[in-house]
Amino acid sequence: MRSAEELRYLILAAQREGNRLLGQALRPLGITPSQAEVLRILQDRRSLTLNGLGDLLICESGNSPSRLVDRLASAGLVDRQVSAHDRRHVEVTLTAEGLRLAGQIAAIEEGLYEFIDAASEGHDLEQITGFLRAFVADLPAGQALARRSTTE
Amino acid sequence: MRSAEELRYLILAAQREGNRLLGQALRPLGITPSQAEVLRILQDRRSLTLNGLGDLLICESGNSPSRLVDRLASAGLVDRQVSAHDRRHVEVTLTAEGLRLAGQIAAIEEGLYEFIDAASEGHDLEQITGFLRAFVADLPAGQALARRSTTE
DNA sequence: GAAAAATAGATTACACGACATATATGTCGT
DNA sequence: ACGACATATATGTCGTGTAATCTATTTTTC
Repeated sequence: MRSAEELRYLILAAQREGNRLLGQALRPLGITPSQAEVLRILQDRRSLTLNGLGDLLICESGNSPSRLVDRLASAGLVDRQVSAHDRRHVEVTLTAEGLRLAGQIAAIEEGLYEFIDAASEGHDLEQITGFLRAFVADLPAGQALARRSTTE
Repeated sequence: MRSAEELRYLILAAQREGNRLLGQALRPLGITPSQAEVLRILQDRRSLTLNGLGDLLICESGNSPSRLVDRLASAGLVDRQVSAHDRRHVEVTLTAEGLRLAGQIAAIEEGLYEFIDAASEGHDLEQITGFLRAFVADLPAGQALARRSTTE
């Protein structure tokens, strides 16, 4: 198997397993990895429009995360409010319960990051992130991540 | 953003964008990346049971790729045949049309691999695959990939 | 050789995720 | 003020992705 092919499948495997592990860890909170990503972003930026949120999400390609936010709203974790100035905009904010959960999520993510740190013993992480950053730099998800990194 | 967190999102971003690119390239063939993975595996191993196939798939966690194979069967790309000896087993094989498509898929994948090769200019791919291999080694998707690599 | 356990596969329920399309609202040129 | 266009969000459809449950068939155990 040529190395580009192996890399392709390794990235798929790593993403899938990582997501599965995170999903299991989040299960007691009753939320999914995608929902957790939204809550953690809102924890840092008090309020965002749906589009603004979509521009920061890696887990979903821009279109508009309205259904993702739908479920969070039904669960009472976020509030949606139509902007007074521009009624096309919907402002999304955390509820008190959402804020509480965001804190718990941060703790769970910390566990995942320690797992990653342990797995990267003896490897040059900078090589790896450097390659991946270059790979996605010109693509939507890469730009979303760049927006996340700069202000967060 | 700590580097483990960045890596996590980079892997998510790379997987998502890679899959999106491949999906667009495959669209003219009328199949999805997951379906392509099945066809390519069957191209190398003439016949497999559903479970045997699931053990080699990275794109789907072993449970059973029955839905995936359903669609391929409806599209006339694979045949399913209940084993005479053990009627629990369903043997899956490519049809002539499926074999033809598998060849076209290989050509499209080649394009993706050239893109990956280009992006990895100046980076140490061995560092990257080494890290990811260690990361998924003990997890189901990693073992599926190991099975793929050894015999393919 | 029959009941119990294990196994293979299918089915189902739920939540994404991608894409296309629809709808509502704003902006701009005239 | 009107129409063309752009923007923000919502919705419909399809195909995964995960886990739980169901059924059929073998294998094991007594």
